[in-house]
Amino acid sequence: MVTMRDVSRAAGVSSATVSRVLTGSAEVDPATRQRVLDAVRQLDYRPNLVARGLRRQVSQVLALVVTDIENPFYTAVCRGVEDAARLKGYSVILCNADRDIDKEREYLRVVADQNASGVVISPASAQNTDIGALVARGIPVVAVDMPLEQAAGSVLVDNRAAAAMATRHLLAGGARRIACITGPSDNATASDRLDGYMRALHEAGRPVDPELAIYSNYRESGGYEATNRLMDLADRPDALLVTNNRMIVGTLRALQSRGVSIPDDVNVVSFDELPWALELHPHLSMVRQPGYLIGQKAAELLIERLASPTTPQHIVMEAELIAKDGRARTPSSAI
Amino acid sequence: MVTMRDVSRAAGVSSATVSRVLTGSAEVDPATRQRVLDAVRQLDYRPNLVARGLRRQVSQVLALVVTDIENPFYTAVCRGVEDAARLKGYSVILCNADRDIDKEREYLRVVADQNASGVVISPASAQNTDIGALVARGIPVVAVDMPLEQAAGSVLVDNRAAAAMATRHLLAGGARRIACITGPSDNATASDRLDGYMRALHEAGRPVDPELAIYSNYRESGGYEATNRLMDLADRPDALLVTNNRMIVGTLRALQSRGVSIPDDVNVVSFDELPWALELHPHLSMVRQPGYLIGQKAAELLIERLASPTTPQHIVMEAELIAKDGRARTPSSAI
DNA sequence: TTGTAGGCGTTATCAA
DNA sequence: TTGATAACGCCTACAA
Repeated sequence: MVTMRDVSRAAGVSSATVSRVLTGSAEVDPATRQRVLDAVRQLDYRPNLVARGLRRQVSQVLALVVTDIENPFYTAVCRGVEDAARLKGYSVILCNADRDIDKEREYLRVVADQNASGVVISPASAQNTDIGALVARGIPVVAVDMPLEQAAGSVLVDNRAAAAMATRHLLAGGARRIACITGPSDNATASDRLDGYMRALHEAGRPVDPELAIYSNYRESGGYEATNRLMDLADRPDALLVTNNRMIVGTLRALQSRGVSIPDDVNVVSFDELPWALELHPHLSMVRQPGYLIGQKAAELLIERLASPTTPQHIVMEAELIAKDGRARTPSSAI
Repeated sequence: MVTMRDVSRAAGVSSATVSRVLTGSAEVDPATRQRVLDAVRQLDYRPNLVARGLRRQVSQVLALVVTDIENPFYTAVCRGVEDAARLKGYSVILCNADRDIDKEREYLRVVADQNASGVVISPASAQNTDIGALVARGIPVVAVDMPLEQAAGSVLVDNRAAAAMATRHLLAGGARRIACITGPSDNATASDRLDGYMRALHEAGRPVDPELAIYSNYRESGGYEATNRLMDLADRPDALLVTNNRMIVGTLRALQSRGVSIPDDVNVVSFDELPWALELHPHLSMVRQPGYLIGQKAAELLIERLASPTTPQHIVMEAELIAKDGRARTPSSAI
């Protein structure tokens, strides 16, 4: 391995001077400077980032802790973080917490031990995710998808508005009994989405039937069961709002096995992107969150903060409705 | 931050002893040992991995360089690598090369500078991807999805067999003119798949019409154009083999816009998984590669090699055909 | 069994 | 403008 010492010898200077040239931390005589650069090129020297990290006490590494890397929404977030980080010279350590609070905690520890400069996280839980250790070490955290108490920032989507928009879309399409299948009751985004659904019904002067509001588990199995339960009701719903992309797969399977057709028998709006399936199902509307943008913004926020500590900054983005009937895409605020 | 020195003072020993206790590198008197452990607990000490990495000259970090993190196949690989690495106490740096050879090269440099212990890579190109710098530094590389000259190992799929299997499936379904849309001609997997397609045709005593074998770009746009071109032929194909999951989206869109129905007008087999769309399209068969397993094996291979340098090890896995008509899943070797 | 001392490769401080 | 020197936190000869 080529070290700075090798370069300094080749250029006939001290390693301090080499360091100065490479980091630009002080003035160096142009001639000396050139000799150093030549030696660097000659030897193909590259600074050892581990040594630099130890000395400077900061690495050029961010950590990204996601809930589920196989979920296209988080994948998009991931790309956004990745691109923004790369642009600023940061690398990204990927941690897939898998909705497991213990795994998440373990990852946060390791990331702290590795002296990551900052962390972007989609928390497993708004209550139980504990970033205290990071905060204590002065490692800033930006939350996405779900708010987090001590976070230095957050990039969230207005889930209430998004769910309300979806509900209004169903109403406008003529739905009379709309059901909502949402996530666990202790999940912040799940209850926000349910809340938006209810709000839209109230606004429209429609009754809210408790039978039609189901807390499920954000998993395919939950979507499947909840849908079957709804379809077994004496007074069936004629529209479904399903608040995440894993459950919608279960919902579709249940409807398919029962021979229930979309949108003739029930109209359906899904949440989150199923990007590659978009073309395949001509009758499934969905609420799309700007995953890439969220990730990008989150990383930028984090890196900004590293440069100059500021007060926590919270960004709220809007989801868009992709209506299957070919209507124009509409930001949620416009409805 | 709590250092080893702090622990040593609290326990009334030297930091060397603390190190010995924590790494188990030498015998320590049980009583002393206990005092050290107590101090560690008391202070909530955690070793600084950067310092350790500098001293030991090896980090507990692997790098994963993938072609396209938004592609469900690579996402599955990613999870496999991640899980296997975590199990062995390694972290994973994620690098999304985006099919860009320059971006890939840049990432490989950074990863080397960060002293990663090893690299799992899905190369952007079998010819142009250059891992020389890593090899020179003694950083082992395991290739997935595509073979790589100097790699310390590889985990690949038998693409010829897989494409042949898919082609036979179409033949068995009564197809008479089968077209194949594959990736760039300089892409190893793309030409392997085309090769398998041709081989199956030969074996069946069918002519190979050059008009029906199209090199495209592995992107949605390519699938769209190629499909349109094929459908414009005077003597249209009645079956399509599309060799990756991005192009299939373009194919489906083209077919849809022309009102061509699957499988009545043309039968279609796709490559790679579109996992979340599986439920949605009842008539689309596909060849599925075991992404998770590939990633897992690759990481295990890498970590094994770190423990004891061996000769390069190459693993070939089989794809499975998921036939839409409800036939049993069949490993490619059985056909 | 334990401690001392030195070094991993870089950078920051201080003198010259 | 440049060079010695020390230090980041850890590990490992070597000595005691």
